[in-house]
Amino acid sequence: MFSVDLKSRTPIYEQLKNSALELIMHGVLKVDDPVPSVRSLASQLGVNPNTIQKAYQEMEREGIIYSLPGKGSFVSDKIKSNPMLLNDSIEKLRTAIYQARLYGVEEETAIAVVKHVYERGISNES
Amino acid sequence: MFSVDLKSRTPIYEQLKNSALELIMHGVLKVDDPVPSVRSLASQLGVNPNTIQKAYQEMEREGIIYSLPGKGSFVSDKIKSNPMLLNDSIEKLRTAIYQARLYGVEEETAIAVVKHVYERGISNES
Amino acid sequence: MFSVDLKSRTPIYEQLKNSALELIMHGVLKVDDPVPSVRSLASQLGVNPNTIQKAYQEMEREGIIYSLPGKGSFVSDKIKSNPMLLNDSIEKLRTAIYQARLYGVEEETAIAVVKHVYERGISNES
Amino acid sequence: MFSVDLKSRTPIYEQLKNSALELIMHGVLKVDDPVPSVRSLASQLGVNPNTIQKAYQEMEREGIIYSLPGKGSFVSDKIKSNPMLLNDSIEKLRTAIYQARLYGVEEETAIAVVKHVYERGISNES
DNA sequence: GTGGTCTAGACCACA
DNA sequence: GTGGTCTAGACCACA
Repeated sequence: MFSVDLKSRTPIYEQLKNSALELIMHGVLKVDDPVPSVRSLASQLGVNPNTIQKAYQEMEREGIIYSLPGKGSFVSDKIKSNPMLLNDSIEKLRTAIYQARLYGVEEETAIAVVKHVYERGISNES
Repeated sequence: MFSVDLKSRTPIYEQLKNSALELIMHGVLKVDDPVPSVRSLASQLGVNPNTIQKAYQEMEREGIIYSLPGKGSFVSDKIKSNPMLLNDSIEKLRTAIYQARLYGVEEETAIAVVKHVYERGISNES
Repeated sequence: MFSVDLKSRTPIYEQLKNSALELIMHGVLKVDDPVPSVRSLASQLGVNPNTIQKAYQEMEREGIIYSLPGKGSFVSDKIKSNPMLLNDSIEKLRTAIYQARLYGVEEETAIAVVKHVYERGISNES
Repeated sequence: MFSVDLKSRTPIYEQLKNSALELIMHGVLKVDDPVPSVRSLASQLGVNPNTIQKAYQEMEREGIIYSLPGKGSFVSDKIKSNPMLLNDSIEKLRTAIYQARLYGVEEETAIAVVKHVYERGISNES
């Protein structure tokens, strides 16, 4: 289910978080569902266990998953209720928009990109 | 005129590029206007000359300025004519929007942010 | 495999680019093959890591290699698809021919040199 | 008669030498003709006298002109008989051709460029 | 381990 | 004075 692109320049642990969020948003993973163990996911994706560990730790800190020692990690129900993350991503969005504007992207173009992403998502993982 | 935030985690040379783009877009710097010399800007900002060098060389590659060894660096007129940069910034925008969406930012919110930035710019950040 | 002449007046990072291009064109390095790490190549050639960094970053910008922070640098498959580089090198060629002509090199001689280089390459220099 | 492009990245003293060689090759300047004084040429071209000085010194060393103290500088007749310069420019030509080849320029293209330059020269100074 | 950024300071060619 | 190259060495995030 999880997928990462080893050749992408976005950190693998970032991609793992995105992948998890997508699975949750698409309803594939529901609240209290178990996520793969660090080791199994690491061997399955051909990725260093440290990297999976880091992704899980961040996700736990962000309330995306919770872990029960000895039992594993599970999908949390606190995702929506984390204003920090929401503000953070809006802040990043603002910066990206600002950058685009500096480089000559028109407002209409920017809005069109927003609509496109919300309707059809993004093709190649990020 | 140029300003950088030494505490920011966005690289200083990146901030310098943004700062230059702003000055150019706001008409403070016009085509063929000289930009500060590597050394003077370095001492003025309290930054290592190498860092300014790197920023200037990137800007030259991107057609934002041109450098004449022995004479100085000047604002170029090729900024608009670089499709690579425009595509790059749209790509970054797409990624940021995608991320925002994953973290629960609504489409209307995203569009509102776009409009806000295009109307009033961005306060601090660079 | 890589080689540089520390005494040459062509910048070391320039020589490194040429050296890499040769290895790739001769088939020694193939697409997705790893190139030596910045540090290992630096110590191997007796050159400062920063210089290798600079060479690698230029090569990445030109699509000769791609770098994955934390993993290493690898041969890219985008080399051929960069029209900028081709135009640039033709421009440099034009200048060199013009200079040669000014200094009395005959047209036949120039053509003979072209043929010689294309048949047998170049001995030392880089 | 002499012309330089202050915006070009080829050193001004290089351009001056090229300009002089062109004038000589085109018969505008003949053997023993006087060339402008350092000061007059400097003010005429809006260039630093040091730069003119350097160009003249190099040209004298290369046998392109000779100077009579107190009288000025004159076109020499030793230009053609300087194998050093000829070899030098052939060497530079070889390097440029080699580079072009590395970047994918075909042999036919290179030869076409040679012919073009010998027939019609080069438009924008170098 | 890997690449990326930065400081401190030297030396070069050119104007 | 100017930009360009390079060394020496530090610290960071990521795998």
